Order: sequence, then structure tokens, then C-alpha cells
Amino acid sequence: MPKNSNISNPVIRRLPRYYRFLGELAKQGISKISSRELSEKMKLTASQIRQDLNCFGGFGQQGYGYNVAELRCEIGKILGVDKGRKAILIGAGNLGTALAMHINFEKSGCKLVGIFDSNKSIENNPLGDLTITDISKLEEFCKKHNPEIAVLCIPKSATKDIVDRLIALNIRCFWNFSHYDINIDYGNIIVENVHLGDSLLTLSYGVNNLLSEE
Amino acid sequence: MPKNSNISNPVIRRLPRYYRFLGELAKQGISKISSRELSEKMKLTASQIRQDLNCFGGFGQQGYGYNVAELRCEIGKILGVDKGRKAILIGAGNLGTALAMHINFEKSGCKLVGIFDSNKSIENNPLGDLTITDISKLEEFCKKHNPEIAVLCIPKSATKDIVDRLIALNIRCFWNFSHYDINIDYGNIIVENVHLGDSLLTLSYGVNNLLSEE
DNA sequence: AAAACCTTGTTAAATTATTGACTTTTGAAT
DNA sequence: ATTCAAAAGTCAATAATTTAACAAGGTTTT
Repeated sequence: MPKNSNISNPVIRRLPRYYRFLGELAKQGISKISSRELSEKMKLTASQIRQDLNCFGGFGQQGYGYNVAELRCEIGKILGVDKGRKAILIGAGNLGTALAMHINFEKSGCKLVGIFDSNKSIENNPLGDLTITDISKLEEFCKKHNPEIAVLCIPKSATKDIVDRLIALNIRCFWNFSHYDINIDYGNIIVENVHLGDSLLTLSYGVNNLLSEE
Repeated sequence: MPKNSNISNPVIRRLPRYYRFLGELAKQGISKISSRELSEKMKLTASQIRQDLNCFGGFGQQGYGYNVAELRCEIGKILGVDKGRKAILIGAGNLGTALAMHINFEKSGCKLVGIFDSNKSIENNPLGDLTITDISKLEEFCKKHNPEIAVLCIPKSATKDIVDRLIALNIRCFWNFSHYDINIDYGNIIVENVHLGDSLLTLSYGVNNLLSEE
């Protein structure tokens, strides 16, 4: 990796959004864009865009701007969209099912290779291109296929145990939709928590403030 | 509202997490906690907790700490969990269905009162306590029930039109799961974007960095 | 009842993040 | 060719956020 380390979190969290907007521009047939134009579309400052991109290298050309396709490609590389890392989904309830169907894992550098659930009554049911496997076969499967990422759509109460099992199986990256915060003291762990309940509460706060300050 | 205004975004985004942890503590029968103890559980600094809480008032007692139930209640009020504001869901595909089943709207100060979809073949199908209504009846329904919040689980291409219709119907709060960024120049709009694709890409960045820096 | 100990609320310092200003380079027009 | 305008890259200044320090006020113990 080039000068990747020490990139601040706010910058990293903006990268997917840049990537998304650049994809949209490319689809519209726009081949070049300046930081100013992009800043207007994305509602942020041109300065920030230039600053962000320069964490990773000079992708633009002075006096001209950025080549949309090229910049998108570079950000894609930074995000690792071409890596195709193996991911497994734990929990095939409503949310797990929705993710399996709705998320384009390939576009995000992942490949869903297994789906597990503890509910025996749905074992072997098809879900997307895969079939649901009983959670008891987790160890066997992982030792064979060595997935790197686990998507957790399980109840809070089950999460800690599952995380322990997954870490023992050398999985250290988690996309966590469970109601449980994985900020435990395992070293070298990458967690992306998605707490939908927290998100809705944040909206609720906003609703209250908008509707009462008038 | 007390001194609510001017609360910074980072503070607001931490409130739901406090609320969640306090709920957990209460469930465990813990009745008092100090900022230091809470900071250890939540992996943040005691200073930050005290600072955050004091944006809204002095909920603690010097020399003693915070009363768990009371503090939770206060944060709940700040977040508006008791308001029961009416929400509608637009889009009953995989994700919309999962949200309707999986999210406890009541616990977050909302009440799901209607579900809409443009797919005629699922019209009147049951979903949770409700049935799916055709999107053509959106106006009629909203004029009658006046919902305040819309949850958007629709394709990117449909989003702008729907937002326009909803705004015309006086809805100004959006929980947006569509691939479209609502940061348009309507005034007085509250949007909580949940871009699952961005979240996965953020994880992907982390995976790459963790697994390559060794 | 007094002393020792905690823990909050609050102020100040340090850190981090964002914005603005400037310099240099490039492309286009004359 | 030369000049002008536009835009990236970079550095400096500002703003925001987090952390640390401390003083005031309770609680508990002796």
C-alpha cells in the first residue's frame, strides 16, 4: 500500500460517497470534472475534496480537473472493490435475507460464499444463489473456504458467542447489524457496526427539533 | 425545548448509543453508574460522557454518579421516544419488508401507519400489522392521516419523484435507504441517509488495510 | 460531626478537521 | 508564441471536537 496509513476516519467515510457520485457521473457520460463542480453536486467544499484526494496522491491535472473514470478507478482501488474477498452471512432472518438479496457484494469487493442460520427448519432453503446452512457446520465450512468477512444479522444475545467462534476461525472483519457493539478487546479487528435503531433514534431527535422550534 | 439548539452532530449521534447502553444496564438491575464506569463499558472517555450530557442539563449527582433509570429516561425524552409520530414506509421489497418486520418503530418514537409500493401484484398483501397499499393512493392516505416521517426503500431512480410528492404532502422527515442522496435545497428537511453500500465499502477499505499491513 | 474520598459540572488546553488563501501548472484563445 | 483563465496541490488559518485538569459539592465511613 502506498501512503495509506494514517488516513483519518472522516476522510475514509467520504470515499464511498465520492465513488458513488463518480459512478453516476460516468454513467451520465461526463468524462471530466473539477473539484468545484463536484463540490456543488455533493454539497461540500472544493477544498475538502482536493484535500481528501491528496491523501492518496495527485489524481487531477492542474488547469483541467479530474478525469472521472480514472479518479473513480483510483478510489475503487483504495477501497478494494476489486479484491473479491469471501464473506459469509450469519443469520437468515428478515434482515439477513434482505441483505443477501439486496446488497451487491461484488460491487463492494466481496463475494458472499455462505449463509448460516441456527433455525433447522430453514436449513437447505435457497437464498439468492446460495442455500442456507445450519450454524453447526460453520467450523467445517470456514476451515475449508477461509472466508475473511462475516456479516452478522443475529440477535444480540447470540452475537458474542458467534464472534468468538468466528475469531477462532480467523475471521477478523465484521459487518455487524446485531444490536450488540463489537468493540471488544480482540486485537486487529475491523468492525463496521450498522445500528439501524440508533439511526432511527437520530432521526427522531431531528424530527422533534425541527417540528418544535417553529 | 430547554437549551436544545446548537447541539453538535457528534453529540447527537452518540445519544442513541448512551440510551442503548443505559437500557442494558437497567435490564441488568444496575441502578447507578459513574461516568468513569460507563466510559469503560462504552470505550470512550469519561470526560466526553460528562461533556455530552451537560449539553442538556446536569443529570448526575456529584460524589455519587448517575441514576441509570433516570438518565435513560432523560435521554429518551431528548430523543423523543415517547412521541409516537406517524411514519409511512415506501417500498415493500426485500429491504422494506425487513425493516417493517425487524425494526421496533414504537421504541424509537415512531408508529408505522402505512406501507406503499408501486407493484400492483403485492397490493393488499399483509406485512406485519398492515397491508400494502398501492402508491397511487399515497396522496389520499396522507391527506387523511398526516404522517410526519417517510421511510424510503425504493430504487434510486424513483426517489426524487417520491420525495417531491411527499414534500408536497407536508412530510419533511426522511429515513432514506435509497441509493439517492437527499441533500436537496428544500428548506427545513430532516434526512437520515442509510447507505448500506457505503458502509460495506468502508469495511472493505478496512479489510484491505488490516490484511495488507502485516 | 468531621474527615476522607468520589464524582460531577465546568473551564482550559490540546488535538483534529475543515476552510480559505496562495502558487504553480495546464489548457485554450488570441 | 504569448497571454489569460482555470484548477490542482499545498500550506496556513480557522473552527470544531475531544481530552485533561480542577474546583465545588455530595456521600460514606469512622
